This record gives sequence, C-alpha cells and structure tokens, in this order.
Amino acid sequence: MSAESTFERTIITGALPYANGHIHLGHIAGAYLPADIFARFKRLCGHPMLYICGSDEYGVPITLTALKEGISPQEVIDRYHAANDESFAKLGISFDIYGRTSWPIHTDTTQTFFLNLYNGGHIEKREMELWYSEQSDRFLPDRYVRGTCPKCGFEEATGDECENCGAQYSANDLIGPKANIPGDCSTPILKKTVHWFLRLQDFTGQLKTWLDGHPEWRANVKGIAYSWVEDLRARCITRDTDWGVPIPLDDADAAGKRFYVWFDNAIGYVTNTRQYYLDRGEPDGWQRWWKDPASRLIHFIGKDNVPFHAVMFPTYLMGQGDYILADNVVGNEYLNILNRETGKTEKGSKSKGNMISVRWFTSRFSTDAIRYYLCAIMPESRDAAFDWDEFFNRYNGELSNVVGNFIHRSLTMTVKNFAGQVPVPGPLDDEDRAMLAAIPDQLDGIAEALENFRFRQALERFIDLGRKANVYFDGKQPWVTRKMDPERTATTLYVCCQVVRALCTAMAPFVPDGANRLAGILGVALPQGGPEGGADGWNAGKDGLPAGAPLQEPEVLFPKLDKDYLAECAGAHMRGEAF
RNA sequence: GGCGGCGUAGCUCAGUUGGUUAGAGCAGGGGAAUCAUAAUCCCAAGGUCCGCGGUUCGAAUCCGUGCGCCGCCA
Repeated sequence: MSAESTFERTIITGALPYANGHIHLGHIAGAYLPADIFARFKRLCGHPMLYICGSDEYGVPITLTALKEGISPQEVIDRYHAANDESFAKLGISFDIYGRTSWPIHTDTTQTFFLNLYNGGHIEKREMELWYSEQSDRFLPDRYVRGTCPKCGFEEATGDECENCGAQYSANDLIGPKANIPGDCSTPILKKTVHWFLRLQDFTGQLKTWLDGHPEWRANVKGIAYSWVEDLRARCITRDTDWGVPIPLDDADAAGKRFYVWFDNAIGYVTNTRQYYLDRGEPDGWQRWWKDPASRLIHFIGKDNVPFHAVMFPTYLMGQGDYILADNVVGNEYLNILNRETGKTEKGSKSKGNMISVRWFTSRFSTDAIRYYLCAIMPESRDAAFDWDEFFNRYNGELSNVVGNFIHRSLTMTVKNFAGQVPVPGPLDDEDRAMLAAIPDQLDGIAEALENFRFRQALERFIDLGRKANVYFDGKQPWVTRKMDPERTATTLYVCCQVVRALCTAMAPFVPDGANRLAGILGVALPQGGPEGGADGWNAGKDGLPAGAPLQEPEVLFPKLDKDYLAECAGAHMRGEAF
C-alpha cells in the first residue's frame, strides 16, 4: 500500500488553521514544515505533487471574537486569513493553494458530502436540550457555559465536563451555570433544539480494514485511531449558529443551524483542490487527485487532529463512494516551550503568554534559520520544546559552522586559486574516491528518511555529509598543498565542489533560500516540479559539476546568529511579547 | 479508572526483524591546524540502557510487573 513508487501522484494536506488567531511555531513544527519538506523533496524528484491548505473560517468562536471586537465575522476571518497566509509565505511554506472555507464553492462541496451521507442513511436527526441565553437570544455550545462542578466544586467547569477533575455530568447538574460569551454572563436556560448526527458506527468495519492495512503508520497515530474505532457512536455535526455552511435540507428545523466546523473543515481540502483547478480552467482536474487509486493522499497534522483525520474524515470519504482514503496520516506531537527562568518545559498557551507567533518570529530571524531549527527538534515521536539556547547552538553549530562554512571555505579557495572555475582533477586516490562515493550514499539516505517521514533523521544525514566533507578537507590540507602541488590541490577542490553541489540538492527541501542562492553561485538548476511533475533534480545532485564549470563569487549562505540579539529576543519572549 | 506514547552519557537524541566491546552531536577536558562565517580536525573521558522478575546460548530490544513523565478516552 505504501510503496510510493506505485503511485502516480501525491496530494498532501496541512491541517487547515482556524482563522481566529495568528499561527505559532507549534503549528509549523507539527504540520506545515514537515509537509513542506516532503512536498519540496518530491517536487525536486520530479514526482507530481499537490500541497493543499487553507483557512478554516466558520464556527462559533469566530462569531464571538467578532462580537467582542464589535466587527463582523467576515472582518475577523479576512484579518487572520491574510495574516496567516503571509506568515506561511515568509517561512517558504509552498502550498499550491491556500484557500478559504468561506468561499462559496466550499458550501457546494460540503453540502454534497452531507447529502451523500444523508442519502446513504448515515445521518440521523435528534432532539436534545442545550443551554440557551435569553439575554443574547442564542444557544451556548461547547465551552460557552461555565459553572461549578457538582463533583469537585471547581468554579470554571464547562457545560458538561470539568477541566479540573475530569468529571462528566449532564448539563442540568452543573451548579450555577453562567453564559461565558462577550457581554453576557446571564443565567442560561435549557432549551429544546434539534441536531443532525453522523452515524460513525456505520463505518467501523471499513475503518478497521483500512487501519489494519497500514501497519507502517506512526505508533501515536495508530494508537489514537484504534481507541476511537473500538467505540464509535453517532456524532453531532451541526450547531445553533448562523456562521457556517447551511444544512441543505427542506426542513424547518434546519433554520438557524449550520454545520459544525469540525464537519466542514477537512472537506476544505477537496474544496481547495477544486478551486486550484477552477483557477486553471480545468473544472474536473481535482478529481484525479481525490478519486484515482493511483493518487496518494497524505495528511500532515498535529496529534490533536488524529481523530478527525484517521476516523471522521475517512468516514465522510467512505460515504461518498468513489473517493480514495489517506495512505498515511503523519501526526506529530506537540512543541512545548522551555521557560528559561524555571528551567521547565511548559505547554504553549495564550494565558501564559509564552507562545511565539510566526509573524513575530519571522520578523526577527531568517526563514532558513527557523526552518532548520524547527526541523531539528520536530516532535515526531514525543513532545519537544522550543529552547533559545538550543536554537542558537544548533543553527550556528550545525547549519552555519559545519555545512555553511564547508561550502564557503571550499568555494572561496576554489575561486581564488582556479580562476573562478571548477578545477580539472588529477588522478584520484582512495580518500578522493571515498568522499565521492559518500555523495550518493548520503543523498540516498536522506531520501529514504524523507520517504519514511523521518525528518529529523533526514536533516541529520544532510549535516553528516557536511561533517564528512570537513574531515576530508582537513585531511587533504589544500592550503598546504597549494604551495607545492597544484594538481593535488585541484583534485581536492574538485572533489569539494562535487560535495558542495550535492549539499545544494540535499539542503533544498529543508532550507530553500540557502539552496537557491547556492544554486545561483554554482550555476545549477533546482527544478521546481509541480502537479505535473518535472525533471529529476534530486538524482541530478549526484552528477556533480564538470571541471571548468564557472562559479560565481561565494557568499555567506547562513549568517550566524548573534548572541546578544538572541538574548534580546528571548527577553521579549519572556515578557510575553512574542505573539 | 481504561488505553496509547515515552523513559538510553551532564544535555538533545540514534539504536531496523534479539547477536562482537551500547552509538552520535552538543557541553566539559587535552591537543593540532590557520583555507574558511574564530568557522575546522584529532584524542581521551563520560552509561546499573527507569527498577524488579521471566523467556533465551544471548535482552536496550521479547513477556510480566512496579515507578515516573506526556497525552487520549470515560
């Protein structure tokens, strides 16, 4: 199933971020960066690739933000859509489309999905009692009712569960319920309403078969998915709100109700694929990505999203009849924050003020530095923590010193001593041959790691090529041989140029800015690829640079971080100013 | 309470299906070099692989159990 060679094309998705706030580094490390590295790698290989993302723009929380700020929901989503779009662009996250669930076409996609489920008998209507604020004349879903927990006395318990003791209870057991929305802390009443439920249990067998067919998935994802599949129940997919996709039923009860944002969210992947092809005048182009078994679908998400991508969204797809299912769901753990004062790791949270937004961070550090560090600590199998000292040590010590400096010392010496050209080598000795042989070995190793979504390992192998190269360089001492043995020096630097060429390819998925500038210096092309595929630029990285190829004046690709500047930024972060 | 993930050097982590003497990077110690972004290279040191019990010729790895951290569900 997962042998990628059997697929003709790959579509990957990054979880749609909620357009109710700015994205932070945890989002990037968890989903968008690994997906982007994978997308860039596959594109460079010439494999047809489509990377889909977009803003998730419906739901009650957005209406409450609007209420609080005295603006319309549309203004809220316009603001955060634009801001997050820009944040992604600054990090070089290479979506083929960054769409919006507020697009009219998304209503069509969502309603079509729903009607197919409805006509398939997987939807049921239920009457229920929910908290309702007479003051605001609205229902209060989810966490918008607070009261005292009947079990432990915790005063900030939500409508039907206590965050303090974990107890669950029926809504009318909550003591002293109060509305918890801007401008309204009245006492709500319980009022009858009607909602639609998706019968997830109808798909238990199909889900199990699908999951059983993917033993290669990450343990954390499989664990969470199976725990859900063991006990599936009908799940409510509508809400009492006017901000969302309308329910396409000729039913008086549907008035004033919209789909729950968790229902339409993932369907946005399909919507945005449709829009991508509409923009290109090919209205049916999206279908081959979603319906052809030769297409490989991969979701990149944070672990909080596993139930939706490994259980719920697949049931929506199964209910359509002709869609493919994900070949992998790559779920990352969380990126926490190291508190420098206490020395302890804490969860990122707005109330603690310890979050680092992408817009703040990208205005202070280079794209490559950020991408390098976040990839190096990517929370693949366990939680990781952002740590300013580690950011400094790893970027400076690895990307800048080991790889950047190797490239710089090789190119400056070559350009100075060989008239700006790749030198003509003499006879190769064993060390030369070993160094050259390491090039395809390392590139293959990086490719293998990436194919298996082992991003940290892939990055390590990239740096490892730089380490090997420094050992070779020091062993050959070209700064000594140049005084009495030009041919030997030419050979050494010829070999170094080949390594530099390979490093250019190897770094491209991780640090695209540096890769592009280096490609310019070397005069080589890094094919862009795309949905139609392209040239195999990855394996071309093994071919090397011919003797005599002209080189541009070298430049510093990865300037080092300044310790004082970093301390200044860390201080601002500690003061809660990084968001 | 049920389930899942994790526990390896001072720190961050690798350790594929059980197989020589458990590895790497960083930090700390010693040395070399001076082409380069003061960047590099070499050497030595550093571990009760969370504890206990079991399977095995052989366990960091498999089984049981206890402890600790994180999370999901109830």
